[in-house]
Amino acid sequence: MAQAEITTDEEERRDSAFESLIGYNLKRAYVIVEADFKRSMKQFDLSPRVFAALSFVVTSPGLTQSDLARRLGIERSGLVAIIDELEAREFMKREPVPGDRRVQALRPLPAGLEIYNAAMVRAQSHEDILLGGLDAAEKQTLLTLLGKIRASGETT
Amino acid sequence: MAQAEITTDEEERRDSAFESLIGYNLKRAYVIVEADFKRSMKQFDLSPRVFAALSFVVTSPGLTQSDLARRLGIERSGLVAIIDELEAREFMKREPVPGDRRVQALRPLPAGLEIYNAAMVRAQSHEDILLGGLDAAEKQTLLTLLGKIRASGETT
DNA sequence: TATTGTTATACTCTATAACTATA
DNA sequence: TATAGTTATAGAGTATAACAATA
Repeated sequence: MAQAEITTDEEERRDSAFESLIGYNLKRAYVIVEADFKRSMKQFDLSPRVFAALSFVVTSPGLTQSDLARRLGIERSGLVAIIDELEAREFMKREPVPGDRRVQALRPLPAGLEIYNAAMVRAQSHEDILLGGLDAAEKQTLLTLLGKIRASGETT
Repeated sequence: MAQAEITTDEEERRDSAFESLIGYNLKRAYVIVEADFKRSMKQFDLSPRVFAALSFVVTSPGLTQSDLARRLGIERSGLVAIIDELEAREFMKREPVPGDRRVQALRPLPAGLEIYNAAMVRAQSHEDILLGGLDAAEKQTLLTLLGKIRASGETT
């Protein structure tokens, strides 16, 4: 309690409490990384969610829209506009699936593979520069801890 | 959905690349913590940003709207509705500052202090439960790493 | 009855630009 | 000229509810 003013215990607890919430700090960190990511994707005109969708289609070709929505953690309805854009730009296509005429399988097209590879290289190098203050071990630790949070949420 | 395809080295690199981006993992973790936070604040009817604004006014009474916007990392214009709500609910008030009639100092009111204290207790206990998979050292490490990211962003 | 993809709709968060009153 | 607060407006991102086609 080394302050000019009288500080009660309750006030001291208050001072640090909010800025010690994991949620608040997660958000502030994410906003910074997201802004950097958006700058890095400007030349490709890919928003975070469109790039995320493309990534899953490239790495899991043939998955359905429902699958993808689940993987991305969004509603099926919200995915429609994303796939519309990716299809209009000829980065992927909706493909009928024999045996179930309700579903649409998503397949990357050559232009989609190409932009995905170029964008991923750029995203990684931008992130490397932005996060230059963290060494490899710290980045790995961070990913592990974030993974634990994701695991908490999936069971909740 | 059977995939028996040849996997090249490039495809293997691709497989892990996107889901190893810090930005993507930050977002997914934040979405989970945010959802939990919103559930915990339902009884108080406080959104994350309104609670954040209230917190800074409680812990830094007398700061101006411009100060607060800077602290929150948002535009001044976006703060108006937040303060309007907090003032309407009598959690704080705008106060003229002698010497500069342009600025409004923000002062917490008794009801604001009361709900802040109750909400903070609840937010912390919800976060403790959600993040029960992380021990105290891991949480501290996470806060330190997130702080490094914030530091990177402020200089960029 | 249940599921897939879709549309319509609305809400939250945020940014930009322009205005006013002060400085 | 510059700054504080404000208004108007628009753009992302997301969710909910309802629908048609299909299972």
